[in-house]
Amino acid sequence: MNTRPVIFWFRQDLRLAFNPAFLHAAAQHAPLIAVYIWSPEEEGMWKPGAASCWWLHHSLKALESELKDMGIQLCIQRGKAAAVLKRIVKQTEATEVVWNIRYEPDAVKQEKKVKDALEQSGCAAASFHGNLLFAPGSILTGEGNPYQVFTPFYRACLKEAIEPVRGKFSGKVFAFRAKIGSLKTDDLNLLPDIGWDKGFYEQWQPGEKAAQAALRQFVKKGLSSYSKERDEPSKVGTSLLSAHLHFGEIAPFQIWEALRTIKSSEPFLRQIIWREFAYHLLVHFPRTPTRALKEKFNDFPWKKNSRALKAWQKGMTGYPIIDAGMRQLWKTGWMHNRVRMVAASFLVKDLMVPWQDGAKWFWDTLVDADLANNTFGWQWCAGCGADAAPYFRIFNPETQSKRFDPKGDYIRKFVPELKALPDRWVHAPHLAPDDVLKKAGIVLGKTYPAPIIDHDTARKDALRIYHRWA
DNA sequence: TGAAATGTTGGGGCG
DNA sequence: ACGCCCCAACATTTC
Repeated sequence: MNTRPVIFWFRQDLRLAFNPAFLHAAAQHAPLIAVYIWSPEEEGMWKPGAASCWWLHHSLKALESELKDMGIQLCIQRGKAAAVLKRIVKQTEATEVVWNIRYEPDAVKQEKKVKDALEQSGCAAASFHGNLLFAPGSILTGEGNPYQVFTPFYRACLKEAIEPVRGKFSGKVFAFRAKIGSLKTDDLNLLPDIGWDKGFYEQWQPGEKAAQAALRQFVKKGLSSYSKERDEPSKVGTSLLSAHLHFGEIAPFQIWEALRTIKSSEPFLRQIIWREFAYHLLVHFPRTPTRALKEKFNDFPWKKNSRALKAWQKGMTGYPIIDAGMRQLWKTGWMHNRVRMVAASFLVKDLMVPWQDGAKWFWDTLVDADLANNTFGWQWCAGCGADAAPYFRIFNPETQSKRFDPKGDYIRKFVPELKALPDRWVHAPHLAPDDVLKKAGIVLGKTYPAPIIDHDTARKDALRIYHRWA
C-alpha cells in the first residue's frame, strides 16, 4: 500500500454510494483524507441561502457519522478551496486530490483555481461527473449546438449510453492516521439564531441514509400514482428527493438504475432529464442566473415593486393558493412544484416583478435551492428561457386552485385563517358573500388580505404591455 | 406544465 | 312535421 495519502474533496456530493470520485479515491489503496471546505465567498452572489445552510449543517453531520463508521474523520475546513487544499497537500504529502464536478459558474472558476494550485504543488487531480447522467457538452444537436427545446434533448438523452457507476466501494478504505486538524460542523454557524427552522425538522431528514429511504418510499408508494398525483399539492405525490439530489446525497444514476426497468416510471424519469437539461443549459449559458437566455427579454419593462414583492414573499397576496404556497415555503423550506409555477407566474406576470427577484427569494428560502434548476424554472415561467412558456401563458390562480386543490385541503393547511370557509369559496374569499365570510370569521383586509391586484385586469395589462414592447 | 375568446355542432323546447 | 332558437359541449383560435 502507498503511504502517501489521497484527498477526497466533498462538495455537492455528500454521499458514499454511487460516487465515482469517491470510488476512484478509495481504489488507490492509499490512506484517505476526506475534506469538506466551507467557502461561501467563492460562490459569488449565490452563497447558500438560510434554508440551504440548515440542510447542509445536518447533511454534514450525517456524512460525518457515516464516515466515522468507516474509521474516517471528516476534515472540515473553511477558506478558499485552492489555498486550503494546497495547504493540506503540503502538510500530508498527498499524491492526488479527487472530486466530483460542480457546474455553477463560480464553482467552475473555483475548480480551475484548485487545478492550477495542485499542478503547482506537483499533486495530481482527478474530477468526475458524479451528479449528472450525461456530461454537459455530450448531448448536442446534429449541428453541434446545445439543445434549447426539451423534447429533442430528451430523445437525444435516451439514445445516449449512460456511464455506469458502482454502488459502494467493496474493499477496505484506509484512514490517514496523522492529525490534520478540523473544524466542527457547529463552527460553521450554519443554523439560524432564531428558531424559524422548527417546521423543517418535522418535514426533512438530510443525509444519504434518509435520501435512500426517500427513494425506497417513493418506489414503493409514490411511483405508480405519480402521474396522477404529482400535481395535487395536498398529497405526497412527488418524490421529495429534490434537496437530497441538490446536495448529492443521492446520485441521479442510482435513481435511474432503480427505476428504469419499472413500468410507469417514465413520467418521473423524464423529470430527472429536466434536471439534466437545466444543468446543461447552465453550463452552455453561464450568464443565465442573472440574465435572460432570450437576450431580448433583458429590456422587458419589469416593474420593481417592493410592496408587491413583500406581499408575495409573506404569502399575503389575497390569492389563497399562492399564499398557501409561499407560506409552505417559509415554514418548511419547500413548495410543491405545481404551486411554484402558479406563484411564479403571479409574481412575474400579474405583478410584473423581475423574475430575478423571485429567483433570489426561492434561493434563500428553499432547502432544495439549486442554481441550475432555479434559474431554469424562473426563466421558463417568465417566458425568457429555453423551451419557455410563451409570455401570454398566464396562470389563473383561482382556476389552478380549483383544478389541483379542489377541496382546499392544501389551502386550509397553510392558510388556517380560511379554514372555516366552505370549499366553494376557499379558492377566492374575496368573491364570497358577506354572510359566508362572517360565518367563517373572516374580515377581508383584516384577518385575510383582499387581492393585492385583480387577476383579470392584471392579465390584460400584462398582455398589453407585452405587445407594446414586443 | 394556460386561459379566454370565438367558432361549431347537435339535441331539445317550442311555436 | 318543421324550422327556429337556445345553450351546453366540444373544438379551434387567439392572446
